[in-house]
Amino acid sequence: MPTIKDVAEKAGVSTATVSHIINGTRFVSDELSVKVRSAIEELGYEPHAVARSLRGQKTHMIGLILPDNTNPFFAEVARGVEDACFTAGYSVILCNSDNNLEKEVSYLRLLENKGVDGIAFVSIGRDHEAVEVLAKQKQPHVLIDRVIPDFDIDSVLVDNRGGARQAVGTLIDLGHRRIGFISGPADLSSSIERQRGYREALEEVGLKPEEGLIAEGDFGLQGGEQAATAVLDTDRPPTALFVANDMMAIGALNTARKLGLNVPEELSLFGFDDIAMAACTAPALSTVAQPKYHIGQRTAEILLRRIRHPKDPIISESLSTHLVLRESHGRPGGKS
Amino acid sequence: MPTIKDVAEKAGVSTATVSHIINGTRFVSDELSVKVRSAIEELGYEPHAVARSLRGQKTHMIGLILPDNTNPFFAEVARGVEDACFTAGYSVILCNSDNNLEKEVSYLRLLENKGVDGIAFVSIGRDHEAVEVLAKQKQPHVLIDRVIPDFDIDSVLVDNRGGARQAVGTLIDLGHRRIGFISGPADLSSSIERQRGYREALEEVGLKPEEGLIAEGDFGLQGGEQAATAVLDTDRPPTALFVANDMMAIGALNTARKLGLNVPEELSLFGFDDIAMAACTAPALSTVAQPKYHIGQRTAEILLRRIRHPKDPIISESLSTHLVLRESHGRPGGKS
DNA sequence: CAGAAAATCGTTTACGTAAACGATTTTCTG
DNA sequence: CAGAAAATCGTTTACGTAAACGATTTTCTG
Repeated sequence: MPTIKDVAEKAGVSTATVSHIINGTRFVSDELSVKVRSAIEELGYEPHAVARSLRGQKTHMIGLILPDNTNPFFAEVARGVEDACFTAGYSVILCNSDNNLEKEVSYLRLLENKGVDGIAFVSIGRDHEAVEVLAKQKQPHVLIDRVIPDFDIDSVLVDNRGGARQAVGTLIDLGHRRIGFISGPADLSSSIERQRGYREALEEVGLKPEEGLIAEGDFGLQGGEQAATAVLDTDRPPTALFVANDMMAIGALNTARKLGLNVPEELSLFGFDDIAMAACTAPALSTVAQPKYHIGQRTAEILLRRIRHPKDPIISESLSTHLVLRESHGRPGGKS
Repeated sequence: MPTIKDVAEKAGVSTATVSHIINGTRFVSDELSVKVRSAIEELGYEPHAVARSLRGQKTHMIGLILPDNTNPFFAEVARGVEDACFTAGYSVILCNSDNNLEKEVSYLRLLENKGVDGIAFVSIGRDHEAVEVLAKQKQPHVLIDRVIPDFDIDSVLVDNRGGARQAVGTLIDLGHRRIGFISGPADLSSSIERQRGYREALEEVGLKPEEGLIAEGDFGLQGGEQAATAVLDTDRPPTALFVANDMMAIGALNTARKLGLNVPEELSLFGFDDIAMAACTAPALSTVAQPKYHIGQRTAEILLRRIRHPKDPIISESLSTHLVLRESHGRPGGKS
């Protein structure tokens, strides 16, 4: 690999002149410019990124910490982050935390140490320790899809409550009155917000959420199957079920099949997320679509802006969801 | 951030001594060791990774180039790479090439320029240009799941041919004689190998692949639906269909439903990959499972070994598949 | 045309670390 | 106990770049 020195020698100038030509940081006569440019060309010179990082104290890299890049939701978010970073000339270091606090903290440290210019992350966030580590770091952070109470930090959120209200509202408009709910883990803010949306939609039309129609899952397929069994395998099952994410909704679909409940004739089903799988089930799943890719994209944009403008006011951006109406919902009793 | 200088000053020693204690590169008396260690502790000093990279000419980072991290197969591979790298103290830069040659080449250059210690990638690989860029780079590469003819490079492959033979063999053993095939893009080596496995399995028992029962898709859902229509919507559809990946197999499932063909009674269906979605369809998809995570893991291990031992002989590792027998296959005519 | 101002570019240092090189002190050998 | 060997650790340089600082040459001004 040729260095700036080789270029300078070949062109018969100083390294400063080469550097200034590359970075456009001061005027250089046409004569030398031409010489230097052709020397660069001939040698195939490219500035050494590591040396630049050391000198400039910025690496043009960001860290992305996710629970699991295998989860379709996070995969899509990661894609949005990566695309936006590529466009802006930044690289992305991929980190899986497995919802493990220690791993998250260890990655936060590692990334700081690697000198990344910023960190985007989906935090475990329940614990104080991570927040303390965060508070000590001086590079910018953007929090994705989660809230850390009492902590000032840029964040990109989704209107989970509004999305849930829309879905449940749609079911109500179709004539459903007994609408069950399968929630996610009770300690995740997204989970809590979706439950709030469910309750508000019911209360808005004077309905009371019945506790017997509500169960908690773990956002996983089997958790969905089990929770759905608890709600559906009773004397008087609900006519509709709103499930806090698609994976669990697919589980509920399996449970309904096992119980001999036809979807949507005997049971309307709504999911949340709009993962690719939702379009492939039979019947195809109606759901609340999250702007997954867009979440990632905006996260990166906000992070990169924060890197340039550390003093700007904190941003908390909320993105809206939209309904994707497929085949798993209808009027109660299957009437049309 | 404290530097090695701050530590040296606080401990009253030279930076060399601090460096040697940290790296264990020469003997230091207990007296100074203790002083230095406590100075490190007090200051919360950690060596600056960028400076280390510049000095040591290695970054402890590797690049991972994939067509799309959103694709469940690649997501799982990426996860395997990331886990193995984390364990070994390496970071992973995520790069999506979108099956775009220019983007792949640009990422190869970028990564070299960033000084990554190695690159793992799923290559587009048809073109000569990428290979030339590769050949010029001096850091190690490992190729995932693809073959570049006439190019010596470490690679991790899957026994696509064997997997296909197993699946088709199973269908033959069940009594099927008219077995259709939906292939992937004809220019991908994995696609070609699966087709070879299909043909070989048939020929082994004296059957001839009928061209009318073979169609080409694009590894996507809709491509699968269309190809399946071509094969199934005829006077005499096959009793079984082997599809070169799960996404297309799910498409084929949709097509079968549209055509009123019951799976598995009237049509047996086998996919390839074993993506998560395969377990969620109705009926659940029987398929050839790829060791996706393991592919990633082995890729990282081979790459990291290559980084340590540049002169070792080239490795080409082939991983075996295994059948996952679910609900989408049975005897022809639905007999049991 | 002398002195100031402008134009142009080179010399040197710093980013933070690792390690070659070398210096000093202590211990050993006969 | 003198000289050599061993033990211990410090000084300095290099990794490759960006930019502060400064030097030199050219142009302008009155």
